[in-house]
Amino acid sequence: MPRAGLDPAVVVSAAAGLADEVGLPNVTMGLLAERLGVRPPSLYKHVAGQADLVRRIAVLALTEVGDDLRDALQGRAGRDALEAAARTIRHYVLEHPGRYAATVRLEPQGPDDPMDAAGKRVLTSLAAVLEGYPVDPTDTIHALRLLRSLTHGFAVLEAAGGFQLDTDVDESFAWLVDFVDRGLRRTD
Amino acid sequence: MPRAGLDPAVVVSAAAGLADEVGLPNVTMGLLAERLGVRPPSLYKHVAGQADLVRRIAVLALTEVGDDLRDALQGRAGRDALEAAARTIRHYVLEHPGRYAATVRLEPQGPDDPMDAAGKRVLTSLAAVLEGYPVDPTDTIHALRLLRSLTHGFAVLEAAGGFQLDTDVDESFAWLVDFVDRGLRRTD
DNA sequence: AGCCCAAAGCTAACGACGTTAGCCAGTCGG
DNA sequence: CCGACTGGCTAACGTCGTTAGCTTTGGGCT
Repeated sequence: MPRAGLDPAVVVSAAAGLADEVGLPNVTMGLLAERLGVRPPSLYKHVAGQADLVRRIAVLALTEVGDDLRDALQGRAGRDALEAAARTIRHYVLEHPGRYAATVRLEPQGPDDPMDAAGKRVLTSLAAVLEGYPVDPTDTIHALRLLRSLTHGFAVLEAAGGFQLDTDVDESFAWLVDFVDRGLRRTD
Repeated sequence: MPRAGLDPAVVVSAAAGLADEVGLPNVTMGLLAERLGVRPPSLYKHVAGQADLVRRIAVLALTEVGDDLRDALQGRAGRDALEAAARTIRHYVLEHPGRYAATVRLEPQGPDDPMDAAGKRVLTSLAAVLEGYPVDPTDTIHALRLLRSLTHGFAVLEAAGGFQLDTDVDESFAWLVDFVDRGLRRTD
């Protein structure tokens, strides 16, 4: 029996790809094993179980989104940055629905949770977007929650097909960005 | 063997309660049967299976939210209505996380889908909120998507414990309502 | 070069769960 | 009072996640 040369990273990466293809709930240990040319029990040499697997996919997704955001925000500020950030997140969710679905779950558990770190990086990027607006420091946390709620809600609804098709979603997206931009620009 | 007096409504109601208690993913046919004093196969006399069950829970949830919204919006308009609607949805999700989780799933399927009807009632209420604002008719759809995305995203993040505890979530909620209210009031 | 043992794969098996088939009793209309 | 429909049951199967325990590989140390 030849070695397959697996390690946690390879397994998680394959699982993430599979999740995007068939949907997170359909990522079964058997299917993943088959994809990797291995028998299901062998996977347990690399991940602790299905829960652990999903958690690792979530970390991967948050890390990737964080990277994408960092790239997208380079040299941008204000409305430009807001639009870029929103577009980046929306694009990622549409492109990687399975990965993103893994992040919609679990409360942070341990104190030194690797998911926390990845999540914080995303938050940092969103906070950077707010730098370009006259937001009172005490309101920053609220504005951050606005951005998170809105991007998350929009992405989930679009990915789940929750919007009727009558009107273009792109148009709504642009409208929403504009709405937030205007609201954040006001100083009173 | 005495009759248990079940019917679809009783089964779905019990399942919804169970979902709120133990979380939707943990609503197993066995657990639900036990709760109803019955053996698992008996449930299939009333619902077609687990997928059907979740779908019916979703319809129940949308119907209840629709009712709550209708009540909450009685005699209110403008900012008052907006705040009432947002509070109603937020309250429902916190009170019935399992039921709400059932609605976060897939695209309407059949043409005469009972879920569509229930969903439309909710949308109608949200549209009524917008009546009190100077929103251009062509922008109504966008504003509706704003409300849906924001309420949904906020509710999910709060229910999932996605917000850090440093700052009060109630405060952020009030800030968000205010933000949307101001944005919708402007006419240009 | 050759040994050795940790790691990585395997088979077998178990328990939980959803679901189907088929049987039997309780109830209700005629 | 009878019969048939209905709602409950037991038995059984397939899938899935997971554990136990065996085998083999291959890298590192002598």
